[in-house]
Amino acid sequence: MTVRHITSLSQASQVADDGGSRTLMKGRQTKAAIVDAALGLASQIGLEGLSIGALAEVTGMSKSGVFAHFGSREELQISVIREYHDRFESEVFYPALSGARGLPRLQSLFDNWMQRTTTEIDSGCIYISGAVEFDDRPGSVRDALASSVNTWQNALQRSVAQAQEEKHLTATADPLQVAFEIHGLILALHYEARFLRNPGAAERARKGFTEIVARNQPPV
Amino acid sequence: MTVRHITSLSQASQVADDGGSRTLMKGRQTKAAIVDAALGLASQIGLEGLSIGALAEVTGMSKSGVFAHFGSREELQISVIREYHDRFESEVFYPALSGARGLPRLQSLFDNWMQRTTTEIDSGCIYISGAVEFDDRPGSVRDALASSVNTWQNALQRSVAQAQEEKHLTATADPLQVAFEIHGLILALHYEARFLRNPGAAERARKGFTEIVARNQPPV
DNA sequence: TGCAAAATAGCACGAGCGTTCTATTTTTAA
DNA sequence: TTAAAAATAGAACGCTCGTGCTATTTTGCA
Repeated sequence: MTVRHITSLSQASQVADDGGSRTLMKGRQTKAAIVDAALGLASQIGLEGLSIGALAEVTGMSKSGVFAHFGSREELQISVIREYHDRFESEVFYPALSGARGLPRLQSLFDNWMQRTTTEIDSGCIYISGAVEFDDRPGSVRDALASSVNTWQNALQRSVAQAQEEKHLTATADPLQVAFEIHGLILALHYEARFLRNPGAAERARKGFTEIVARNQPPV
Repeated sequence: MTVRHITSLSQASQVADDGGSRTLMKGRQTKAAIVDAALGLASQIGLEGLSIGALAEVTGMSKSGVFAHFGSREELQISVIREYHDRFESEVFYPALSGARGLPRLQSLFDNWMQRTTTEIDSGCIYISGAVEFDDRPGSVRDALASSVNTWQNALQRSVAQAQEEKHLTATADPLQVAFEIHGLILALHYEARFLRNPGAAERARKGFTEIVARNQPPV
């Protein structure tokens, strides 16, 4: 159930799937390759900077060849967001499920998130850049982005609540507050490491997390 | 000395100033009006979205008329950054100087910053959007932006250090760590309020600040 | 193997971009 | 008041963009 919720987006994207590996049409492979290249491009220059011309050059295709797979730039951007969602899920969320319910799993979620963000110092995170690009721009791209981010935030908040149920964190702690502060640490890490190129940002984010946990630990 | 440092940018921008109100050429007034409009535009759609054509339309001028004041789009963007720096300074930094050195002044800095960020939920903060737009784009615009942000971060860190000197915060606290965590709260507020439109983000940021202060307070 | 369908290419379009050049108007100072 | 200087306008440039249209090529299945 928990998993079903967080995968809702990727499930929707596979409604038209043929259900297996029986026939994987050439078109699908190509589309996957385009989306992969598009995600790489969008990570560096943003979803808005993503252009079909540049994408055609990178993939060695014609503009119209690329375009035909999506029908519009918006649909391309949404495909990129879905791809990012899936990768985020499989790199950050799913691996943490092997950790024990409660604080260990929350710690694992944060560690994986940190790991991914640290990697993204060089490539960029489209959940962060996209938020800035689309905070004032209504439409389907914004909706897809917000939906993905909300899915992840809910998962994080649930993990905090579970840590309370397991008595690893005080019952008086507010999951929304804890998730908010953790989110802030990741955002500050991304900002200070990627833009300002300040060294030591990763250690500060990690230290911030241990302090949040310590502050919300139940009395002995 | 402290003040001189944080004003370095704006001082540099006034080197060619005539030194008073004696003669304020029409061109300067127009340029100021253009920059003002440009800041409004850039706040909503970003520094990269800023276009000379749109700016001409908003100000009721011709494209070339607008362009002539700056000589390049980059110079226009830098002018916008300088204007934002000046406003940030006079709304957040200077008013806090009337607070007593130490924790009261730090609290005042945070309150003013919060106040400004809350206002910017509707308009956007170019220190945040600009960081995302230029984190991978070297050049003079990025340099100007990073310089402004660094000036402000240094001021914030100094204020934390002063709070330690005044024994309002423990000597063992790390000013870089405290400033990092505060920055994270502001970034999370901007993200969750402006993009996700989550209610209650402002209260969570404020609560986060009081908890940071409490954790770093000296033992009684 | 052949044929329908899918995938891709090629070209052209209208629009917006930053920028340059040359008038023309407005402002400033003597 | 007049002449120099500054400010602004207007038109045009080369470029890139997303998108639509019509071939042409490639693919998958009977």
